Amino acid sequence: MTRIRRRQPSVRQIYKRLLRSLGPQHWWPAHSPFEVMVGAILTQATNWHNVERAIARLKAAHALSASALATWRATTVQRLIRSAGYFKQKASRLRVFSRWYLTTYGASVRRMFRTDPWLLRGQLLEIPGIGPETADSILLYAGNEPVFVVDGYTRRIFRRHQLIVGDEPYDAIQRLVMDRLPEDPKLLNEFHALLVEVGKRYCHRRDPDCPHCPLGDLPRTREVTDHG
DNA sequence: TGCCAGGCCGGGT
DNA sequence: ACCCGGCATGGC
Repeated sequence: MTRIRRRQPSVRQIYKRLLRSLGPQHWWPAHSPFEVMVGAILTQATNWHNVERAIARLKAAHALSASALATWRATTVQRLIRSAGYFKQKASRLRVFSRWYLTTYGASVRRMFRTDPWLLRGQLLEIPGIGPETADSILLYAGNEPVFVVDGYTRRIFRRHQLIVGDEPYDAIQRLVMDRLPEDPKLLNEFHALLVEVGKRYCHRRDPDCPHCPLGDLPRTREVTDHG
């Protein structure tokens, strides 16, 4: 007796399903490209709510600029972003990034994104404290470049629906998605935002059954273990 | 209460 | 090429 097994859902299918059930997410929630870049660093392994408070404090202190973040005393910036966690590391990362942004592009978004996206990605990855997800978030959400952002939720959801095993390298998952979707920044923007939203709402670590998840009726694994 | 959040780095195998 | 501990606050 052969067990009938449905194939895993397609990337497009997941995207369409999420968009229909959750609607547009209007990302990135920031008022300027530089704010997006700062937020991308601050939100590393951190709840967005805590990041919002840090950004509000930076704004109130007139510290949300490359020149301020590049030159102000470390302890001052640390105090302002404390709510975002890892505040010593992140203050240092904001400083290094801001200095790079000033010296390389004169703190000009226009100049920065005149650079070829994949070349710019390489430059960003050379900056300590900026890894692939942060770099891609900056490219997509600050520069409107057509790149897909892979994160922990993407891994978890794709693994539960058997598009990946779970331990594939970042670039492989990114390519998997980008090979199957149009090179459209609006779409890639929406897709990542939707994955984060559905991940936050339904697809928790300790809850492999993912109750009420809009992807619930799509084929998925029943394993309990989770790579994160 | 413990677990988790929109990662990344450095040291060890 | 992995694997792992460290980094830290705040919400549920």
